[in-house]
Amino acid sequence: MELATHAFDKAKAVGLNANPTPHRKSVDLAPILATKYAGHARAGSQIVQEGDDAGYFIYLIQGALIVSKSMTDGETQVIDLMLPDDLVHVTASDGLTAPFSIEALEASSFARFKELPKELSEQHLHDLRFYFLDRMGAAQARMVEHMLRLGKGSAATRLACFLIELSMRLDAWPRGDGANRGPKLNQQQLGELTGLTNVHVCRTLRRFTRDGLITTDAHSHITINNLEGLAEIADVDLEQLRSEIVTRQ
Amino acid sequence: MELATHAFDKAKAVGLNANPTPHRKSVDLAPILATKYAGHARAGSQIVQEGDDAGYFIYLIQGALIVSKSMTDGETQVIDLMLPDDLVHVTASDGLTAPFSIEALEASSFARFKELPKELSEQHLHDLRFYFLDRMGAAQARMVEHMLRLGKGSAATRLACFLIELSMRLDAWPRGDGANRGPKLNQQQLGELTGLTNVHVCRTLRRFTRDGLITTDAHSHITINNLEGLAEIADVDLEQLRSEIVTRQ
DNA sequence: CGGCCATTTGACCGTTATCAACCGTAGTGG
DNA sequence: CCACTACGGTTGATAACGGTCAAATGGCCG
Repeated sequence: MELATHAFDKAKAVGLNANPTPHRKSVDLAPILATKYAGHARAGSQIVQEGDDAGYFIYLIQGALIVSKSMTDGETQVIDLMLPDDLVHVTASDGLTAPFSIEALEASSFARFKELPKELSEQHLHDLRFYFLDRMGAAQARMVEHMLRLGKGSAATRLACFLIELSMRLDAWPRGDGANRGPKLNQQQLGELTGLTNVHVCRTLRRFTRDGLITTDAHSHITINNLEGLAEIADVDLEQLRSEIVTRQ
Repeated sequence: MELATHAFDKAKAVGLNANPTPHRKSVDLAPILATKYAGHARAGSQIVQEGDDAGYFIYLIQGALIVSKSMTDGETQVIDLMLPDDLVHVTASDGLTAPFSIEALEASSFARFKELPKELSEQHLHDLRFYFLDRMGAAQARMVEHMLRLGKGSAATRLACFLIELSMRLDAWPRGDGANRGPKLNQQQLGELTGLTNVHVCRTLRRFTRDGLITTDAHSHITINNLEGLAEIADVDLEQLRSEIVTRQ
């Protein structure tokens, strides 16, 4: 799948952009970090392996990363989907070990570092620390949201929620010409992201289309037609979800 | 329920205490924070409500806290169980809003603060920042572990994992005379913590006892008899789990 | 003794996984 | 242009896991 960008035209109209004044300075990390700590990954390649030595941050500059964790039988659970500008602290309680794996969903570039660059001014460092806390808070909020759906949501709820969340995050993407349509996902991957089988993803998507909530064209490109209806199924308050998940105004 | 403390005698014997040298200075936060930012909560009282203004840390000094999030129909999912010395950053991506609720499972005392105390020395602040990252990493690791079981584990896996995890965390508790047996939990609460119904918790516990993995006395006090067997059902590597979840040596 | 609450057990049911078959599209090579 | 293949999507039949409902048991306390 792939999400149509105009899905949120209506959303904007009903006042979803109610957060015009960020309370803290917005920091553009990419130029600061990209040069010093740059890393690249091809689609499908493993960036972090569960159990590896870690204790660093990963800041995604471009592409999409999947954070996941596996049972011994190989069953793997997606923990989080990272999009550009997302930050994750790859560490467990010992400060050393990676408690999850990270894999590139598509060709990606990212920065990997243990501490903030030392040559920055004290004021800049101060701002940056708060910015980091915000970004880690965003990751935490996404994980918590995901956990709630995983535990208490039906298949339809989970899928609807995922579509809305992805749409919001892509919509909030400021850089460039707004051409960020997000990663291409087949139903198998959609299932991994929502904790369903590809078969059940298919069924559920079909029901959504039958009910007029979404449209899928030939290339499994999904367009959201009825955001409110989808939000009802997803059991989310759009404005609240937005404030929890999206940082950029 | 309530866990017997001697459950890990055997675990120690097989070398679970393999991490004798913490790589970073251990910091005892309680005395630093308790006086300035102290808060108290009775058993069952709400400390944070989902959607509240937040953006602060909560450091638990004594007691036990439940972090949870609810669907609109009232179904609530437990996100994390906090024990003394655990730290959580109560914030979403906007740095302002609480994306979850926190409730006291038993009478608890905690500290609530937005920033580190300014009067500390720069060196102390530096150590404390790393300590905070470790504790937040521990919380993250617990949540990730929980998410994996929630998504891919069976009822038995989830329960076994919870028992092991709780046992480990209580066992690692250093302060006082080792009398920390953890919170008293009935099967209803055990179900909330593992994402099961009380009925199914009952069935699963009964099976565990039939198989000799645990013993429950009259007051639903649980003793782990066969840690390895439980670990097999839980699908965990004990040593790895320990390094991910437990900070104290 | 009676009432209350947690635990236990049984019967039943719904959601979703699993297995399997089929179809449409795209790409490849003759 | 057509055969062949590969892959993703679609659909149906079946089974398992755990939830729901209901009732029985048992301990604890007034």
